[in-house]
Formats: sequence, C-alpha cells, structure tokens
Amino acid sequence: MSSSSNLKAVPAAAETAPPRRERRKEARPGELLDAALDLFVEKGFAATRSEEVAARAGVSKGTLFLYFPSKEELFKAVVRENISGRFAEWNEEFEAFEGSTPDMVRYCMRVWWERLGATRASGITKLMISEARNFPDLAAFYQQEVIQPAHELMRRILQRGVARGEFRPLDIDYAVFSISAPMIFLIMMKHSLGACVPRDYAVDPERYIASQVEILLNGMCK
Amino acid sequence: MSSSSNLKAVPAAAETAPPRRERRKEARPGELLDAALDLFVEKGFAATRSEEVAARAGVSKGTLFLYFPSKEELFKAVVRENISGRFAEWNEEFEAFEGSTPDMVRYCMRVWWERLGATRASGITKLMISEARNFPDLAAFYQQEVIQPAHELMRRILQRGVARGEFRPLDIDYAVFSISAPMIFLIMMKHSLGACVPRDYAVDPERYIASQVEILLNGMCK
Amino acid sequence: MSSSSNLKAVPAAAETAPPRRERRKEARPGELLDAALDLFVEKGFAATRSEEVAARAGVSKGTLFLYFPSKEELFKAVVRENISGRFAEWNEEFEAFEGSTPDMVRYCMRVWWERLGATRASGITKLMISEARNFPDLAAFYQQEVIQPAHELMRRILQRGVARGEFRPLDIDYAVFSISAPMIFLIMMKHSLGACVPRDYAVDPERYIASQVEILLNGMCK
Amino acid sequence: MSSSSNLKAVPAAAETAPPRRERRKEARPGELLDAALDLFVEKGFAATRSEEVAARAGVSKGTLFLYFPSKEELFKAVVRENISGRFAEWNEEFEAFEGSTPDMVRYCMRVWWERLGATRASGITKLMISEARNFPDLAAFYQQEVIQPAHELMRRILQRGVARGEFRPLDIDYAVFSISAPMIFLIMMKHSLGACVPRDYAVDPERYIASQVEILLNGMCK
DNA sequence: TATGAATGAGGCTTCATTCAT
DNA sequence: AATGAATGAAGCCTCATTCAT
Repeated sequence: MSSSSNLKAVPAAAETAPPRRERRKEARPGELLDAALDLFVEKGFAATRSEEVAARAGVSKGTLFLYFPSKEELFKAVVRENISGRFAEWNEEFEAFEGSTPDMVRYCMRVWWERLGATRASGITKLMISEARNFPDLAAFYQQEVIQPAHELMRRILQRGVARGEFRPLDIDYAVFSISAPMIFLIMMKHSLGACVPRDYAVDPERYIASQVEILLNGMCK
Repeated sequence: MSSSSNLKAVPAAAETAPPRRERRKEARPGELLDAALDLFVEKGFAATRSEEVAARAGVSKGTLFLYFPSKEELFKAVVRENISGRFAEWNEEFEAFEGSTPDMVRYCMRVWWERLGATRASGITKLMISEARNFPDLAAFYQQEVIQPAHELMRRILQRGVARGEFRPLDIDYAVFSISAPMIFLIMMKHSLGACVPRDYAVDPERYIASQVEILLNGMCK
Repeated sequence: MSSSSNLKAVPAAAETAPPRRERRKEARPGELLDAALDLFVEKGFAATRSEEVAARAGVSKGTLFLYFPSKEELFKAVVRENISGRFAEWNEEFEAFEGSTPDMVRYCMRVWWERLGATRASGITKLMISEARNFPDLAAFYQQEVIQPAHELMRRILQRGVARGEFRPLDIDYAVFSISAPMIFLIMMKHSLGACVPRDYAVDPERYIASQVEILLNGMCK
Repeated sequence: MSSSSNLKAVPAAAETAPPRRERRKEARPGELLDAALDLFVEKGFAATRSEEVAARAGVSKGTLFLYFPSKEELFKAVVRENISGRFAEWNEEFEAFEGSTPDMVRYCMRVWWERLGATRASGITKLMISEARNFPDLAAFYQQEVIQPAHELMRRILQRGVARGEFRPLDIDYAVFSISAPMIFLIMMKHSLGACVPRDYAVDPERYIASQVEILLNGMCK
C-alpha cells in the first residue's frame, strides 16, 4: 500500500538528512493523491483526516490545501487520477486480438487483474462503492467514465463470441455482469471483508479467476 | 432481521398488532435499529448522525443513548441484530430438497433474493463491505456468522451436484464464489452505485439472476 | 456596556451556586446577541471569536451554534435585533408633536441620544459602518430599515418647519444630513476614536448636541 | 500621502517619470502602502489578506514581508505614511487668508474636499475609525497628528470670526465639531454605507458641502 | 532582492455524548 | 423512561509568516 510513499524518501545515493522544507511543487500533487488513495481505501472518506493524508505524503496540513481546495476535491481528484482514459488503449488492444473469443475472455480477466485488480487502483472501486451515496456527482462520473466504457468493451467481446459461433446466444447486457461480478467480488475480498479475515480464508486471485473463467466459458460456449 | 422486517414477513392474515402506543416501549430498540440500518446503509456510518437516527425512529437524541451506549455500539447492534442465524432453518430446507441439483441452485438464488437480497437485510452486507476495515471485530463476526455458514451451505449444494454426477468435478472452494459473486454484485447495484444511476441502467434482479444462473449451471454441468 | 449580561446572574433571591448546565432556552438568544453586540462593537466582526461571545454569554462554544448557524448569521441577528421597527412609534410621536418646529428638532436630537445614541444600540451603527463593505446585503438591509425611515422622519420635520414659515427654504434632502451628521459623529466619538483618547478630550454629548442644535436652528430659521 | 498619490498631484506638465523598471526598487514600499491602503479601506484590516496586498502591488507575498515585518506593521505604516504633517503649510495658508471669515470657512471646506476628502487619503480616516479600538496606539497617534492640529486650525478660524464680530459668541470647542462632523459624514458616505447603496442615494459632495456650509454660517453669523 | 512553497497556530463549525429536568 | 439543551473534543480550513532557492 503505502510503500510507494516510502520509496520517494530514498534518493539515488547521498541520503542526506531530509531538508526540513522541501520544495517539490511538481511531485506534491501526486504524492498527496497517493497518500490519499491509500488512506481513503483503508479507512473510508470520513474516517480519513486531512492531516493524516498530509503527514503520509510528508507535508504539513496546510500544504495539502495548497494543492486541493478541500478534502472533497481531494477525493474527487483521487478518483479521477486513477481512472484516466486507459480504455482507448485497451479497446485497441482487444480490437487487434486474433485468438479465439474464449481466449480473449481469459486474457481480459488476466490483464484486468494484473493492470488494475492487483494494483492500488482497485481501491478506488471499493471507495466509490462505499461512498457513492455521499457523492452522487462522483458516482455519475464514475459510471460514465469507468463503468460504461468497461461494459462496452466487455459487450464487444461477448458479441464477437456469439457472432463467431463460439458462444451460445446470450442475454448480452446481463452476461456482461458475469464478467464484472467476479471483478467486483475480488476487489471486495482484497479491500474489505477479505482484508479483515484470517489468512486461511484469503482468496488466491489467480486461482479464483481461473476457476471463474472456466465455469463462465463453459457456461457461455456452445 | 430487525423486528419490522419480520413484521413485514407476516402473512396477510389477521394478527392485530397491539395498539401503537402500547408496544412503543418494547419496540423502541427495534425501531432505532431499523432507522439506523436504513441510514447507515444509505449514508455510511460516519455520515449518519445520531440525531437523524433518533428522529427517524421518532424519539429524541437522548433516548437513543438510553438504549445504545454509543454510536459505535449502535452500529454493532445493527449488524448483529440483522445477522440472524437462519441458516439452521435453511440448512434443513436444503437438506430436504428433493429435486435436481441445478434446480436446487436455481431455488437457492431465487429464495436468496426473495428472503434477503430484496429486503432491507441486504443493506447490512453493503454496510459490512463498506465499513469492514473500521470494524474488524464486526467483520470477523460477520465472516463467522454469515459468510462461513453461507459458504458451507453452497458448498454442500455443489458437492451434492458433483456427487450425483450432475456437475463436472469442480474446484468447489472457489466455485462457491460463482454463486456468491452475483449476490454481492446485485447488492451493490441496489445499495451503492446502482442507486445513483439513471433508471435506464437499473438492473432487473430477476432477469439478472436468471441470466447468471443459467450461465453458471451450463458451466458447471456435465 | 456588558452590564446587562451581568444582571442575569442575579436571580430573585436564593443565589445558589450556579448549576453547571443551565437550561435557559428562552433567554439564550438574547444573552448571546447581547454579548455579541458588545464584542463586535468593541473589536470588530473578524477580531471577535465565537468562543468569546459564547463565554461572555456564559455558555460554551457549541451552544452558540445551537442558536445561530454561523458567526455571520449571528452578526446579522445582532443588527436586526437592535433596529426593530421603532420608527412606527416615533413617527406617531412626531406626528402628534404640537410645539414649534425648532423645539421639535431639539426634542428629536435629545430623544435620539437618550433612546439610541446613549445606549448600546448605537454600537451597531459603528458596526455597520465598519463592516458595510464586507456585508453588502446587510448594508442594504440597514439602509432600507434604518437609514431611510430615519431620513424620512427628519425630512418631515424639516418640511413642517418650512411649511410653517419657521425655517428658510432649504435644500431639504441635504439639510437632513445636517441632523444626521452630528449623530454619526457622536457615535464615532463614543465607539471609535473617542474611546481611545484621554478623558480630557472626551466629548460631553449633551453639551455637544446643545451646541449643534443651536447653530443648526439658527442656520435654518428665518 | 503615499508616494503614488503625490505623483497624482503633480501638475499636468512634463515631469517624465523614470522608466517603470528602473524606479521599481525604491518605489516598492510606496506601492505596497498604496495597495494596502486601498484594500484596508475597502475590506478592513482583518479581511485583507497579505497576499492580496502583494498581488495588487505586483510583487510576491514574500516581498511584502521584506519591507514590513508584519501585517500589523504594514497597517501602522499605511496610517503613518498617510498622515502627513501638512498642517504647517495649511496653517500658513490660512494665516495669510485675507477675506471674510465666512469665506474662510467656505474655502476651508472646499479645499478639504479637494485635497483630502476626494482623494484616497480620506480612506485612512475611515480606516482609523473602523480599527481604532484594535490599534489604540495608532488611534492616539492619529488623534495627536491629525485630529488635534485640525481642530486647532478650525478653532483659530472660528475665533477669528468671533473676534472680528462676524460670528456670534460660540461654544468654540464644540462648534469645531460642526465643521468636522460633515467631513466625517462625507467620508463615511464615500467609503462605507454610501459605497454599498444604489446610485440614486449617492450624495453629491459639492452640493452637500455647499448646503452644510450655508446652514452653518447662517447659524454662526450674527 | 525576490520568490512562492511550505508551515502551523488558530478560528469556525460539527456532532457524539451528557445530564438536569 | 424520555427529553433536548448544553458541552467540548475534534476536524476542516485559512492565512500570516518563514525560508530555501
């Protein structure tokens, strides 16, 4: 989680006593967003104190407000920062995919995990789900910027499968959820209940994904 | 379930409720838990003000603290109260089930929706997921009282299917999640992002469940 | 100044040790407005801390916000509270006045001093003048509710004098200011520079008013 | 007067100002005092942010504190700087005055308006009146450097009128206020309530002064 | 000198909790 | 048991001031 904020403290070599007042205008916003993401995911929006965020980013309370006018705007920035438009790239990637559609689904789930699910970014999904009711405009933003593009991508995959005769005719709108539900589930295991539970019950994400995908493909294939 | 949601479950018959004023005193804690559940689910723990809970329950702020020593204890009581041990009953019900295992899975999903998913009780799952990190002891309690029994119930169903040769050999531990993930997903649609989104995107639970179950069964059957 | 807030501490008799938590919903707002008036006049709006107001009213910080939603609203309430509609009464009083118009002017200045100038209420004029630019809406309110009625009252007096041939023809709109300027001046002596200056320079209001009135009447009479 | 307001007073003639960039360094404090005067007058001491002052003077926040060790010292410098000792000059001017004393009073009011009332310098009177209680030492300074000399000047004028038999015997100490009250009044119209009020109610200073002076002279003359 | 990023004390406001009635 | 006025700790945010560059 917060290991990244530690990394910055390790300069290339010299390791001089860190100057009391660093001047790092460029890096600050990113560091603050990093710290905020960690804390918001871990404790929720309300239970995270601005001062904590600042402290974890290695600055003082006031500095936070130099970059973000309010805790709420910080929250919004965290969400925006971590979603960005990676869908364009992914859409292209899947457009160019040449294998079978089942392989495509397998690949989709795998890279989702590698690129998002396993990263801190997955935390913001948990965050959004926890706070959606308190930030309806952010929820709308997330729906529009994340959920919809993701659904369209998945829908195209499923349609390809049906079109190519690999999949049975499907209720595609809802079959999409067959792919997203395990993702949500995994995120929740990682960031919520799963994080509060003894190791023994911990889910192994790769195994989980493999298991789900096979059942899914079996279920969708002819 | 809170007392009121039990009341709702009462068949349409006579059952004259005792005159409103009379049962107030004994009903108070239940009314408070009811109100608290609604608000906690809707706004989260931190964003819910004690006074609001009291107001919704029709009592004064002070009265709330007569029954629950703190907001945190109220929260815990809400969760505990709503995690009834109905698994004994359900276990028996499924023990006695006579149809095919695929039918059993269909039935399982359907009654889950009817008895839990569609009721306010589903709110505590959302609540637990949102607040687990802030209430680790509750999370453990929930894990033990709800998640584990539920998983065992589902596991027995799947094992029955495998044993009877209806299902392929499965990675049962993880196949269980194939059943629970859609439930979690549906709950989140209902209480979180789905609640902040235009009607058009609203998910029709019955259709969603039907779609998932068929894919699932297809995937698990021989 | 704040003597009035002391008065409340003297109950009819018993003089028991003041209970830690008084319950005085009725009296609170007035006490808070009293305290706030004193402090705002003395130190200005910004330099007055909410906690000070509360302390002077004998309550805790939080209690202030039970009655006024913000410091700014408190300020507005102070202004409104101290202006009220006393003009109706005064208008009647002057309508019924039977003596000469010069006597009327003398009487006007005298009762202004007795009823307003000499009281704490005069402080709000100083307050308004100091803060007008920061509270344009309040300034408009004050203009409308205080300045205009006052000017109309004075205008009627002057017109009476002209109509009855007691006064020369006057530029009445501006002659009104001949009456109000000394009032403003006196208020400023009392609440501003005059309050920061050695006793010797202190202005004796009665003597000041007498002096101004005589010059004024001399100047306006035929 | 601050340096810039002196510059403005320069006759229309040649007087090529040194190239902007060159004179910056020496002009800095004056530019800051200028900016500060405007803002303090407009918003009051507390509501004026140091950064705003710096920005209006075209320098950075840090630079302000290079010239003035604190906001409070800046305030004091603004006041001191704008309380120039021009009384020597004026005293001479009035010593040499040859016309009638009523003309002298007319002249006095007129040049006061032209040289002070109409300029930004009038702002410091508003400032002093608003902030006197928070800056008692400045108030004393102002009393000594401005109010007293001004009163003595006016007193001499009035005494001349009485001595020459132009005025009735007057309560001279207080008659002085008959001249200063309209000035104060006009300043307050300009910088306070009058600035927050629709155009229609705006006072025309020349007309106001003319009106007051005539009533006054009428009142004081034999 | 000048800059502007950084600081942190201090003020406003909220709200869980208490307690006299 | 119930009320709701009162409390005060705690959090957000501002802004005068500092200081490395």
